[in-house]
Amino acid sequence: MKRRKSGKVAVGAKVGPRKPADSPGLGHLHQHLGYFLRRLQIWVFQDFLEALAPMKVRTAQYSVLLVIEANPGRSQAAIGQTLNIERARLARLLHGLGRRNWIVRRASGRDARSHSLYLTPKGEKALIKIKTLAEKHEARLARHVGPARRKQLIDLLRDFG
Amino acid sequence: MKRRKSGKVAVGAKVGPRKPADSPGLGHLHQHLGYFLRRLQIWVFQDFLEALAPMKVRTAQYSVLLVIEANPGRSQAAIGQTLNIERARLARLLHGLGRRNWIVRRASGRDARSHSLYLTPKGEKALIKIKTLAEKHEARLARHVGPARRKQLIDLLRDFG
DNA sequence: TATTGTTATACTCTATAACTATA
DNA sequence: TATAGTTATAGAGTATAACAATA
Repeated sequence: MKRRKSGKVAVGAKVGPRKPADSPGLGHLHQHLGYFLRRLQIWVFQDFLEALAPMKVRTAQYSVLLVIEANPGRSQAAIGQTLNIERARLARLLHGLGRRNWIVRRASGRDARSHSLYLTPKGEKALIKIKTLAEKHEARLARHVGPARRKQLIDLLRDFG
Repeated sequence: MKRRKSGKVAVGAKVGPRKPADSPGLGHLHQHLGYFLRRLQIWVFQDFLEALAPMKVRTAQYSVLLVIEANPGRSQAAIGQTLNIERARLARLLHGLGRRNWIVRRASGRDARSHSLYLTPKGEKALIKIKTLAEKHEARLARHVGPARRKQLIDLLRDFG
C-alpha cells in the first residue's frame, strides 16, 4: 500500500522521442464483449451512413426496404416484428418512404385494418442504386476488419436471434 | 420469368399442423455484418441495463467509471478521447456521477483549465457492487451466445480500433 | 376484447454551436 | 489562436400511452 510511493523512478522524466502522454487504458472494460461489439457497430453505422448519403438512406430505412423486397404484400406488423421496430416508429418511417414514392400501402383483402406493403417501380429502381452503395460499404467494412475476420464474425453472429 | 406462375402447387393449402404464417425473411440483409452486429449489441445493452438496474448505472456511466478507475487523475478530454464520448456529453455525465459523490474533479496543477478525475471512496465502494452486477450480465451473455462463441467474438473484436 | 395503424409525448444518445477561462 | 470545460439546442432512436377502425 505504501511501498509504491517510495520509488523515485524518473517520474515524468522520460528520455527519448517526446511522446504525447499515454492515452488512458480501458481497464476492466477489456473483459466486456459488449464494449467491443458497440465500438465496431458504431463504425459500421457511420460508414454505412456516409456510403448511402447520395441516396439519403438510413440503416432502418434500408432494412425495411430489403424486407419488403423479400416479402412483398406483408403487413406493417409483420415487417416490424421481423426487424424489431416498434409499430409507431415503423409508421413514421413508412410515411417517409411513401412520400418518396418508394413504397405503397394497399388495403389488404383479408383484413381491412392492415396494409399490404410493396415496393413501387420507382422504389425498385432506387433500391438498385442503394444496394450498389451498400455493397461499397460492405467492401470497406471488409477492408477495415479484414475479409477473413468479417467472414468469421458474420458466421458467428448469424446463428441466433 | 413467366414459368414460375404456371405451377399450381397447392398454394396456400398447406397440410399438417397449422402454423402461423411464415414470418418475413431478412432478404439481402443476411449479407450484412452490421445487421447482426447491431442485433446482438442491442441484446447486450438491454441485458446490461437490466442487470445494473439495482445501481441505476448505464453503459456510458459504467465505461467512464472503469476508465477513471484505471487512470486516476486524468482530464475529461483524455477520458473522452479514449471512450469516444463528446466532451459536452461527458461533462453532463460526470456532473451526474459527481452528484452521486462517486467521482471528484480536482483542479489540475499543470493546467488551470482542466480537471483531474478521481473516484471517491464512496465511488470505489459503489464500483465493487457495480462490477459484481456487470459480471452477472457477462455470464448471461455467455449463456446467450455460448461461452465458446463469446470468447471467439471478443478475440476477433479486440484487435483493432 | 384484441389487433392494426396513427399520433403524441418523453427520454436517451449524438452532434453542434456558442460561451468562459485559461493557455 | 487554440484548448478545456460548460451550457443550450436539435435530430434520431426508443418506449409509452391514447385513439380510431376493425376483428
